[in-house]
Order: sequence, then structure tokens, then C-alpha cells
Amino acid sequence: MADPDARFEALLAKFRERDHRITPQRLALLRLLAASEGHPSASQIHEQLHAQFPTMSLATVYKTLNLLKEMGEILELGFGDDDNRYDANEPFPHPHLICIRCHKIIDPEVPEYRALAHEVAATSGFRVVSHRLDFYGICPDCQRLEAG
Amino acid sequence: MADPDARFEALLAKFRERDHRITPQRLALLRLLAASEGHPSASQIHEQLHAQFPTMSLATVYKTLNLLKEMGEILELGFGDDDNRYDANEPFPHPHLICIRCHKIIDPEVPEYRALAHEVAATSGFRVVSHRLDFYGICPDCQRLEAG
DNA sequence: GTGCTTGCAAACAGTTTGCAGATAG
DNA sequence: CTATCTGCAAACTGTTTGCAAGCAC
Repeated sequence: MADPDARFEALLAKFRERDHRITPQRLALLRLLAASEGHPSASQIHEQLHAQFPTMSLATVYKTLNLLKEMGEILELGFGDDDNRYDANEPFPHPHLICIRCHKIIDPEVPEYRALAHEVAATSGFRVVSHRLDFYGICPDCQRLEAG
Repeated sequence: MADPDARFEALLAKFRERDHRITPQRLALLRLLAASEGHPSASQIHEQLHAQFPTMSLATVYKTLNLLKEMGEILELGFGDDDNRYDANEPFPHPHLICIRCHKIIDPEVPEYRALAHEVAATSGFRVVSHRLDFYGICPDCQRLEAG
């Protein structure tokens, strides 16, 4: 995706814009999110930040993530069983491909998926405002391990 | 969907087949699931059964639902925030249309959705085994209430 | 200085589990 | 009779909240 530094600056600008205070904890969290390629969970984020800030609490991670969610700057992926995952690089609904073995999440290219939402709206009378398109399977790496 | 009685008999047959005991509580639960048009939650199921069985506990509802899930006879829809919903009529992944106002869930006709899974599998190298296609919006009834 | 933010601990909600007594087969 | 099932209550997990102390501005 785009330049991590640019994304970090954009997130920071949004914080200032809305008069949210810039604390060292928040700076570190924004930097981490902007740089992350994957879809980290709250506790994974907490774990990493705890290395830099030994007093960093999970509650602060959640509070900041919720702030970002309200601001529309991150996408929260909730799962029934597993913990939530966060995507700060594409904070709008898009398809996901989830490995049921290693829990890796990737963003596949599915150009036609937008057409589906339109069709569903047209035939059902719903005003569709969001969606969730998740495909579950076994990623190439885990297939290799199984075969080996 | 199909005949509720037929579905009830089919579920019952599966129970016998696997040597699971047929208790009055389970009978009532199977009957309710087979007859339900919607996507009830565990506590909605419990509420209804409690009328017939004043001692019926939520734990028993969950235990029986989990049994059915293992047997592949119901589809469990987990949501991060709201409670799980269960569908015993189409126990395989299929698209859902969820009203964010009244929490109604319906099964839209989306004939092309299967093609998506194939394409995702082909371009990503994943072996896709399941999926979750949910569209969130406002149902015609709730749109009418808003407009009124 | 003001009041937002932090971090701890307790609360929360839905689901699961342990166990003693009840019951289907 | 015996193993499974029930129902209560307690445990569990991820997330949220209340509050006193700390810090950004």
C-alpha cells in the first residue's frame, strides 16, 4: 500500500484537526498502524508497544483504536471467536481472505465485488450501506506444510 | 424454504443416527428451529422454549446448538458485538442481508456469488473452504419509518 | 491551570464448562 | 442400570468503563 510515513502524517493531521491530544502512546500507536502491512489485533499492538512503553495498557490501545474507528480512519474486523483485527491502510469495507490455519489475513483483488452490493440492493429494496466479504481457506504456505 | 415438518424429521433422524438422546428439550428445540423462518439467537430460542419448559436453561440451548453445529445441520452467524444467530434451514454459507436498524436478517438471491469464491481462489492460491458474504443496510420497513 | 488521557481494576456480555442430580435407552 | 443430558452457577475471553493520578496544551 501507500507510503507508511505519509499515512502516519495523515493520521496525525486528523488527530490535530479534531483537537485530540498527541501523547507519546498515541504517536507510537499511529506509527505502528501506519507501518503495519498486516491486520494486527489489539493485543498484538499492545504487545509491541509495551516494549517501548512498559506502562502502556491494553485499555489505552482500545481507547485509541475506538477513537480512530469513530474518525473513520481504521476498519475493525470482528470475529465471533477470535479477537478483532484492525486495518488502518484501507479503512473502508473490502474483501478479505483469511487463513484458517495460521490466521493470516490478506486483501485479495476482487474487482467485481462492488457490483454485488448494487444488485443486492436493487433486488431486495434494502439501502445497502456496508458489507463484509470474507473468504476462509488455507493459504499457499499452509497448504505446503500440509502436503510436506 | 422447505416443509418445516420434513426438516424436523430430518434433524430428528440425524440425532438418532448419531445415537444422541432424544429429550423433550431437544425435541422442542428441533421443532422450533425447523419451523423458524428467521435467524433466531440463542436467547430468543431460550425465551420461546422457556414458555413450554419453565426449567429450560440457556446452557442446554447452547449445548444443543453446538451439537447441531458439529453435525453440520445449522449455520452459526457470529457478530462481534451482537449475539450469534442460527440458521437451521440452509446450513451452508450463503449471503445475508442484515438490517442495521431492526436487526432483521434475510437471505437475498445472489446467483453470481459462487463465481467470486472461485476467482479469489484462482488469483490468490488459497484453497477456499468457506466464506461470509454479509450486506448491511436499512430494510424497506425501516426506510419507511425514517421517511414517515 | 484545565480538562483530556492514562492505566489500573472492576464491570460487562455472550458463551462455555464443571458438576450433581435426573432421565433416556 | 449406565451413560448421557440437564440446569445451575461459576469460569472464561475480549472489550469497555469508572476513577484517581498524570500530562498536553
